[in-house]
Amino acid sequence: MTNASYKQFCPVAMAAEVLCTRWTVVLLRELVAGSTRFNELRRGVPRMSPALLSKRLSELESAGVVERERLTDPPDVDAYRLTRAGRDLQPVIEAIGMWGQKWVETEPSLENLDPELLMWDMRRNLDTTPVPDRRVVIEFIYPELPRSQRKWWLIVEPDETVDLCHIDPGFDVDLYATVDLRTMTEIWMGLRSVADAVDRDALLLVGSSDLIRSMQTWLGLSPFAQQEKLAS
Amino acid sequence: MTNASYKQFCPVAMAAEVLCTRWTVVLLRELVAGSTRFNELRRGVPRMSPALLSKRLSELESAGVVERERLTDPPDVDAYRLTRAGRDLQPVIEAIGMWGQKWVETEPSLENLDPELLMWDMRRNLDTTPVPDRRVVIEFIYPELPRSQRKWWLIVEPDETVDLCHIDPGFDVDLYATVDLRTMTEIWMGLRSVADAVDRDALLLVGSSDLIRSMQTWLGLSPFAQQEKLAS
DNA sequence: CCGGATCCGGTTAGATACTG
DNA sequence: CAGTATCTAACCGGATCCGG
Repeated sequence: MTNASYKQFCPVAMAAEVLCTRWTVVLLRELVAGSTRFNELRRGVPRMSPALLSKRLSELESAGVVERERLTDPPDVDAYRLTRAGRDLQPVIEAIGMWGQKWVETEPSLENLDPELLMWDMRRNLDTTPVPDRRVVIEFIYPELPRSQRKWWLIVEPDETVDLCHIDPGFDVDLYATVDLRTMTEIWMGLRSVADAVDRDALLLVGSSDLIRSMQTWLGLSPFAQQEKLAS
Repeated sequence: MTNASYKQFCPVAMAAEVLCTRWTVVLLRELVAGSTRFNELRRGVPRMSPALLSKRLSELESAGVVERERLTDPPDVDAYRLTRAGRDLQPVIEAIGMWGQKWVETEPSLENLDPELLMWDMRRNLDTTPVPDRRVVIEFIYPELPRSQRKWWLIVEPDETVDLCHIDPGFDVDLYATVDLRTMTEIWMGLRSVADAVDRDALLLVGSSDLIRSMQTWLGLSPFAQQEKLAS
């Protein structure tokens, strides 16, 4: 046991010993979302140091929440998966996220935007059902960002896998979306709609009119976007 | 903002900044349960230092979860109450507790028992409806404990308020319960039944046969006691 | 007694660099 | 790619003290 215990027999305290250390629930959100590899997890939790990530994964393994599996395909590499106890944390993480969306003031966290994190989340939640039955390429352009973070491509393959690139894959582009990072993040979080952003010239869409019309649908949004916000 | 931010726009991370610092959810459990005064909170979270309790209450006030009210009855004294956002945390705390009861191994926390905490929780959750319509006094005796913690009295008044004393109030006692602290804690947590403990001579009940028969009912148990345990 | 504030030593976390 | 190692800053626990 690395954490000092609360030394209480209350189940809330017992669970809090496992869950309520720094970065742990953010990491669990990433595991619940399906990331399994060390660097895949790092991508979802980019400001967590690798040392602490490694430590937290070991602690969660000791607590029976995560199990480590040695892979054969890339050899000498581990995958981290939730155990049954870990999957049972999904309602807990969701309840925490719903409360955060409803009650935590968003302004401070909108000052710490991250295009890679946003695109990575969008890739994961993209709703591919309304997308045509062929390869579809959407290019996002954030004009205010430095060149290395300015352009991102989401590529939906016919088998409905979605890839994210930040170097030009060379395919024909079906839709260009030019937008500032804050606006796109607000749309992703459900704080404003695609239509509103287009009306106010914060989002410029050029390309397939089908994709433009259905963007609010195929852009899957954050799992918490439907929760109304009540914070000041 | 005293806490370092996760600098993520994800609602889970935003909520975790408020909730997932040491002692915070245990303190919130106490506030959800209805404690309002500083030393009343200390009683429910006895191993938390007063300095940290004060700091956490201030942080929760800044986060809009708790509001401080200056009382007039005992003057120059504050009461801490949950705001609407704070009351909205009840499902979150409950989900955490349910997960803890289901999945966290209890053995370690059963090595850190606390009779005052147990009796204080029992006092709060006592179900007074099946108790007769007159003053009822139940004396708990923990023979293995030092004299200062050995005897406790639960006093149910006709108006259904419940008092806890650890000095003899001098009333006639309707039921004596002689038990070791671990057994009584296990019963409170739903890990074993009153009947089982009596059968195995871990709990000795002397007094009103009505009270003995209905003990499993009026002993309100932990709010999490009905959750089955699956941890190893 | 109530409601904290202060000080100090140990632990945890963040930043950065480095290795197989 | 998948982590360690190292150093420093921040946080936490425990004890003590203080004004009303």
